Amino acid sequence: MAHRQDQQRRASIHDVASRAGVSAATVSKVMAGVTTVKPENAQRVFDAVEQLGYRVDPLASDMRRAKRRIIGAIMPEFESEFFGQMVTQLESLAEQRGYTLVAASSRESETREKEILARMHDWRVAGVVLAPVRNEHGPAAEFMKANGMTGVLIDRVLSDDAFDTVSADSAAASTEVARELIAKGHRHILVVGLGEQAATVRARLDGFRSTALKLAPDVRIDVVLAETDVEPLRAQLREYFGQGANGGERPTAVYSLFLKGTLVALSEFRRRGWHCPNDISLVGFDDAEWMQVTWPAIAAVVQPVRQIAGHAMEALFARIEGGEGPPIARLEPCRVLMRESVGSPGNGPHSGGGHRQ
Amino acid sequence: MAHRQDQQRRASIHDVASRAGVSAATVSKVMAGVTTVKPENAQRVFDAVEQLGYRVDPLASDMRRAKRRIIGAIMPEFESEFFGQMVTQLESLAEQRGYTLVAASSRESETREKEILARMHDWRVAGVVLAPVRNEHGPAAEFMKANGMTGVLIDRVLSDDAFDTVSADSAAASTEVARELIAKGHRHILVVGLGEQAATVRARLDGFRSTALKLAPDVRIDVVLAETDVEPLRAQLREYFGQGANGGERPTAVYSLFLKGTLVALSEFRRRGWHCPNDISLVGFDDAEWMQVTWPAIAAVVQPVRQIAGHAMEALFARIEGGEGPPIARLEPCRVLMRESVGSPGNGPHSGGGHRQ
DNA sequence: CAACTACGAAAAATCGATTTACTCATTCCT
DNA sequence: AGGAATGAGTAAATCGATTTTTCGTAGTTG
Repeated sequence: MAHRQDQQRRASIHDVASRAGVSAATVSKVMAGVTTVKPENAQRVFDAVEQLGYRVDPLASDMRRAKRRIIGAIMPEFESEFFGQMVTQLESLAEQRGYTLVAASSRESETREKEILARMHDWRVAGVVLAPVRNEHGPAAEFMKANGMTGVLIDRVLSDDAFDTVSADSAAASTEVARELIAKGHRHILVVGLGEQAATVRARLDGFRSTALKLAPDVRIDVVLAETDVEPLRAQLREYFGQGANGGERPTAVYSLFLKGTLVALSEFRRRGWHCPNDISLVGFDDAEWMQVTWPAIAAVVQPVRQIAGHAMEALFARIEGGEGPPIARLEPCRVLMRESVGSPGNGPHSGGGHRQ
Repeated sequence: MAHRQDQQRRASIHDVASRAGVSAATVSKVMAGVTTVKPENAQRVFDAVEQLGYRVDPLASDMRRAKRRIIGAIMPEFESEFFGQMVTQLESLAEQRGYTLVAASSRESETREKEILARMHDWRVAGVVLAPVRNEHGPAAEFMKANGMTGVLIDRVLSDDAFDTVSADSAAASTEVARELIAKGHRHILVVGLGEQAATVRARLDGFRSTALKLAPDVRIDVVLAETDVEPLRAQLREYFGQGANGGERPTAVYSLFLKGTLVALSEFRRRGWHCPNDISLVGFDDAEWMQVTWPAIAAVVQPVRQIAGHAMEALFARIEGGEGPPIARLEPCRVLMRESVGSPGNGPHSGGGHRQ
């Protein structure tokens, strides 16, 4: 229990040492669990620790080692469920191993990403979990390589020649989505994506397209890719549907490759008074809590956050502890939740416009 | 620019000193911007810094000061937009002042909250931004008080006798919600809340109730409060609506005092085939991105995250820099977004059951 | 011209641990 | 019994900065 003097200065290892009548070195050994200490002395140390409420100062403790017991985590943002859960998991795992997690948001900027990384390098972190804004070949990964930092890349990555990578197996998930949509009878499908994520988006798109074409060679797949930001996508989508509506040609299903795309698609449906699944079906990559309570519930690909976090940390600590060998690229399987937003085409009134009330 | 040797050991202040032909103390002064250094020597230091790619080690730099340039942030969770935005803001503000933000999630546990705080105390953080799980009188705040830590409490707090507090003015917002619902003609309203948040929930409830009663003395206000967890709320809500449906007595509007409650209410509406706003109106405290894209858009109270974060940091740094005086309790005004989920009672088919397709 | 003040910089102490090197005792072995 | 090996502990060096103290030189003053 902590007594007195708490307000003043905290007890240092020397205070404990003098109180226990031993040297600071002995106290350090006892705290580290070294066995070559006489039981009697160890007990005296424990007593002194108890009486003074002593706790090791992690900062001072880390001073002498080259790698400090700090793990850095860099995420593109904190606002989404996905990265929120990711940070929660990573923090928990780091803590389990006696490390402190320092999380930072690159706010979707590659410049900031690198600045943060430089700052983490200043802190001499033992390792970094980096979810790059764009992909594995960004400036941050470059910086890590150049400075001999150890790290793991997650999420918007496929594989790298310098770092282990862990990400959702979005190609396989997209394959499954394609299978489901084709089975339900869809033959005209729009895929919506963000070009920024390059490789991963391509993997999702390829997985989807190849499977769809294999199962139904007559399928028509349109693609709307925004370059870097979400707002342009909204405009592109508006234009796309505008054209389609004129010619009477309209997809019967939309597969969005990322969460914001699902939101944009939904809001565009709303604007036009289309309802899921009667007027159009919708599946999104990435799940969110609200998707199952709205009407209709939105079908989604659920990413295995825990697995990604778990294997990322595993890989990271293996490297921190000196693990050698070529980088490993892991893909974690996703779950596809087909909810009510997906139906068969031509089943509903397909009103094509006007709100229902 | 960083040359060679990066892979090896990073340059220390002594490396810079010897390269510049001065003492380490001089280098330290130059880095700190002290003016009592001969311009010529300062230049030599700058050159050496440049050549060696030297950057100050924040850990070593913090060693000698009692308060380190670290700010701790403790949030109940990271998964929601609200706390995600909060952490993003806090991080950005801390960084602006040259501090590092270490964020941790208490995962809605008061025990964990205190453990995290103890660990932050070990790190001798300069200050803490604490969003308590329950309210201002939790074990964490107690710990801070007992150990003379400086901190600010946010979100689920009203005012405290030891710390500054910053939170959304949820009572005023609730007043506005009441005004709107009464104006639309609602005379039977259900309020849904979580008892855990005690004081703040009571403030919201009181603000709502008193205004509603003042404007329409004949209004009937039912309250469903879950004790600690969300799942019981679902059951309670189910039971509540079950009874009401039998007697034909059913509220025409629901005001949820927290985000998950809004989700639970929505999913319960779904289960019963009720649609907003025809069958029932819904307003929730706390906004989310999806609420404006679903059909119908859900009305919500928008919390001023930036203001809360900004004033919390302002207050915190004022205390860190030695500011005295009694604790200040700040309330930041919210915005109420009345969206389509709110209508007038009796305007729609009020079908009372059965899905629409 | 001796004494005094200023200034700039170096030397040394400090922060709070860990780790290395070294000192005594014992104990073990031939 | 002499010498090596082991055990238990301590003093001192170390990590990389900051801060205090000390010191030398230059400039000012009486």
